[in-house]
Parts: sequence; C-alpha cells; structure tokens
Amino acid sequence: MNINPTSGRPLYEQLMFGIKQDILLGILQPGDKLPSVREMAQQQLVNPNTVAKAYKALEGQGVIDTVLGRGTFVAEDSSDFGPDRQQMNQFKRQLNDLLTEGMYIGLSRQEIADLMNEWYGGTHEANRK
Amino acid sequence: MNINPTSGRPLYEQLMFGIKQDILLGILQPGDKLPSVREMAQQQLVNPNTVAKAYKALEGQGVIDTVLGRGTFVAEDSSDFGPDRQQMNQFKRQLNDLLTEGMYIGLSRQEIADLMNEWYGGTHEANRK
Amino acid sequence: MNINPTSGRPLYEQLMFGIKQDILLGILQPGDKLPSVREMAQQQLVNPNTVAKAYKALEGQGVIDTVLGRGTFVAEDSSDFGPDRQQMNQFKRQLNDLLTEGMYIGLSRQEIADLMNEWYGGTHEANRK
Amino acid sequence: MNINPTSGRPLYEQLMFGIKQDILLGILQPGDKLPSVREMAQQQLVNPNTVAKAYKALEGQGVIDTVLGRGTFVAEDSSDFGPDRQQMNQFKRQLNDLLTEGMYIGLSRQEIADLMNEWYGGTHEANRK
DNA sequence: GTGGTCTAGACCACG
DNA sequence: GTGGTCTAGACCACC
Repeated sequence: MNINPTSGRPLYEQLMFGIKQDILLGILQPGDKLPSVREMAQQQLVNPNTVAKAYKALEGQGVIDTVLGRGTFVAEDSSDFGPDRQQMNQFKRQLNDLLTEGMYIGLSRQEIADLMNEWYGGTHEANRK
Repeated sequence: MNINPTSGRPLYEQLMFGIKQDILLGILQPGDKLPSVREMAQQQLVNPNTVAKAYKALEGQGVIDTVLGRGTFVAEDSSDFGPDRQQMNQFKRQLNDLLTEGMYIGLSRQEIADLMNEWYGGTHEANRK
Repeated sequence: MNINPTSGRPLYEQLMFGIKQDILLGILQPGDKLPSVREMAQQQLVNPNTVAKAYKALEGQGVIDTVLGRGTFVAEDSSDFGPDRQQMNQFKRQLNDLLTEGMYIGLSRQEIADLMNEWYGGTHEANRK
Repeated sequence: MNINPTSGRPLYEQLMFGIKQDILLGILQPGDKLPSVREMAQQQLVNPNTVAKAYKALEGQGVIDTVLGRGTFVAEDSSDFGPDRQQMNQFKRQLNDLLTEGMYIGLSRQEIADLMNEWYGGTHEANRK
C-alpha cells in the first residue's frame, strides 16, 4: 500500500482504498488483525487521526471490526463488496475523462490499451478473473 | 455540454472537459471561436471568473488560444506533437489510480476493457479522420 | 515583421517594435515612406485603428513623421534612439526572468548561450557591431 | 523577495518568479515548506487569492507540491528532467522577443552577453553543486 | 490550521 | 466589446 500525500486524494480515502485492495488481493484474510492506529500511522507517515478516520469509515462499511482493547480485524464477510450503481457511474465518468485526456495528449487507443495491460500484467497477474 | 453544480467536481474542471470533448467530437473545430467569458458564464449559469479560470488553464495546456480584445479560439495544432514525458507520467499515474479504483469496486479486467471499447466505439469511431 | 496575436503582447506595441527593428536593420531608411494605415492593416491582418495607434505613438517618439495628405515617413534622425535608464532596467529584469526560467526547465548556461548565438548568427549577421 | 504593486507586472507573476529564484539561489531547498497562503499574503501585502493563484501555477509547472491540509512544499526533483519540447519552444520564443527588444533599445550582442554572464556570475556561480 | 473553490464586483488595457 | 488582474469574503474538505 502506498500513500501519496500530493495526489490530491484525501489520505484517509487512500488508506481505505489500500486496505480494501489488500483484502481483495488476499494479503489480508478475514479475521486477520490490522496494525494498530498508531502503528499504521507510523508506517504510512500520516497523522493517527487520519488512520482512525479511515478505520472508522471501514467499520461503518462492514469491512473491518473493532474490538475495544484488542484491536481491529478484517471482517469475516468482507470481500463481497461489489460495485453499486453510484460507484459504477463515478467510475465511468472518470474513465471518460481519462480517455479524453489521453486522446488529447496524442495517445492512440492501442497505446492506452497497452498501458492498461501493462498495469494488469505487471502488478496483478494473480488477481485476474 | 452540461455543467452540474452538485456533482462535487469543480465547475471549472467540468468546463475544461466539456470543451475538450467538444473539440474531439468535432463540434468545435480548430480556429473556431469559443463563447466569450461572459457569454459562457450566462449559458452555464456560473460566474465569469470560473469560466476565465477554465479558459486560462486550457490555454496553458495549449488547447485554446486567446487573443486579447478579440476572444478565445480553438488552437490549430493542439494534438500534433506526441505526448511529452511530463504528460505521459501524469497520465500513467491517473490510469494507475483509475484501474486500482476499478479493481476495488469489483470490476474485472474485461469489464473495464469493455467500457473502454464502448467509449471509443460510441463516441469517436465515426469521427476519426 | 511578424505580428503574433496570441503572444499576449499588445498588437500596436508589436507593430512599433517591428518598424523600429526594420529601421535598425536598414530595411527602412530615413525618408522612406511607410505603408498607409489601411495598407499596413491589410498586410498585418490587424484593425486599422491598431496601426493608427502605433503610428501615432511612433510619431510622438520622433521615429516617424506624418505629413497630412501625403503619408508617413521615417524621420531623418530616427536611428539614434539609444537605451535610456528605464529601458535598461526593464530589459535587465526581463533577462533576469528569462534566465531563471531557462535554468528551471533544465537549460545549461552553454545551451542558452548557444541559442543566443544562433539567433544573432541566423537572422542578424549583418547588424552586429 | 519583493513585490512591487506599481510595476505593471502581475503580482502573481512576481510571486512566481520570486519563489523560483529563491529556489535557484538555495534560499529554499527541496522539501522546504513555503509560507502558507495566508502568511505569504500578509508578508507581501497582497490578497490571499493572489498567492493561491501563484502557488497553483507553480504546482502546475512542477516547481512545488501541495499537500492538502498541510501546506505547500518545494518539489524534490523539479529540474531533473530535461526541457520538453513545449517548454523549449516557449523559451525560444521568449528569448527571441527579448533579443529583439535588446537590439531595439541599442544593446550590442556583447553587452547582452555581459549581462548574461553577470547574472550567472553574480548569483549562481557559488551555488552550483 | 491548511489549501480549493466559487461568487461578486471592481478596474484596466486592448481592439 | 474582449480578456486580465486584483480584492473581498464566503464556504468547504482535510489534517
């Protein structure tokens, strides 16, 4: 998981994102314990408040469970968060914007497809369906 | 072009994308005059400053040219040059983010490829020269 | 003389500039007749008012003389407009800005010097002192 | 850095150049935090929006990075990459304009070269690594 | 606390 | 008429 403070995306969102990704990739399994708020804050060089906010939001989504005094754990049924309509629409809008941008800087359809394949091939071979 | 003030996306960014798309779709041709800042502001129900901000940013990207006292025009050779390194890097970062996002909301590689083909097929197949 | 409407510099200033340059280069000699306001406007694709404004300003500087009903002529003593202190200061400030910019985009001192020599060599060999 | 509100040059542009120069002079080092928008506005007696405009433009040029909620920082590798084509073209245009201007106010090739050497010698010889 | 966005309204130079 | 700049002041999300 990589946190990029200059990307403009909220840090807490990037954290949520990274954790969900780790679950989808199987790096984190249901029942696994997450780093404590303070540990995670040190690892990722962010403010503990930011981690706490991410954990709280994930708990609200049912992705993780917090047990007072023991820690935070990946929920048992955490991996079935499929795309809802709102997320899909947002994604399509973003893809739309990105392809417009790509076309503008002179990238062909093939070049963009290549970049896409590169990403899947390089980092996520094991996860393709 | 439709500006949606409640979408959460900055208005000036929506304007920029709308104009870029109009150019790619051929609705706006190189050399065409854009609505004046004040006209566009009235059409889209935003403040003239917001339009000016979008126009300025587009000029910075080489998409449009502004002639003092005359107006703003679609640039002639906006996509002639290949992508430069900075643009490429930025694009790859954005693509990376988007694909991660797609994976996170549960979209498969094929589904994303389909969305991409849909975009190219639907809006731009007919427009290629 | 080339007028660039998108440079951000006022058109009338570019005109003044170009005329003075032609005089310095010897293309225009003292006593030569300048194109009429309308002719010049057609040649340079600008509004006649813009040409008139440039001519008037040049006359105010003693660079050209207007004879009513006959036309506009290069003044006899027009070529001795040396740098005054204000012009020098402005020039130094602009050079300062430009060199800062050049250093920023990664140009070495030598590369900038080369560009400079290229400019002098290419266009103005005859005029060097 | 001194902002001169009566010079005719846009304030935000003066800010941009002042910051770039501070970086080149080593007064600001990569990673250093810039004064906050509000602080800088007070220091330079300008409106915060004007500072924000300058910061935003510098970020667009890759000179500084902004971290939401934390502040603005000098970018780490701002001049690593060579100049890209667009930047080069813009620089050449500006150099061209400036040299024409110099010739027009009566500066010889040697005088301009001297001014250039003066700039490099005076401000940046000691600072090279 | 930080920067980001938007509005409103003013003044200016240019054409 | 055009865009460019600046100010003032508001509201927001993020940290």
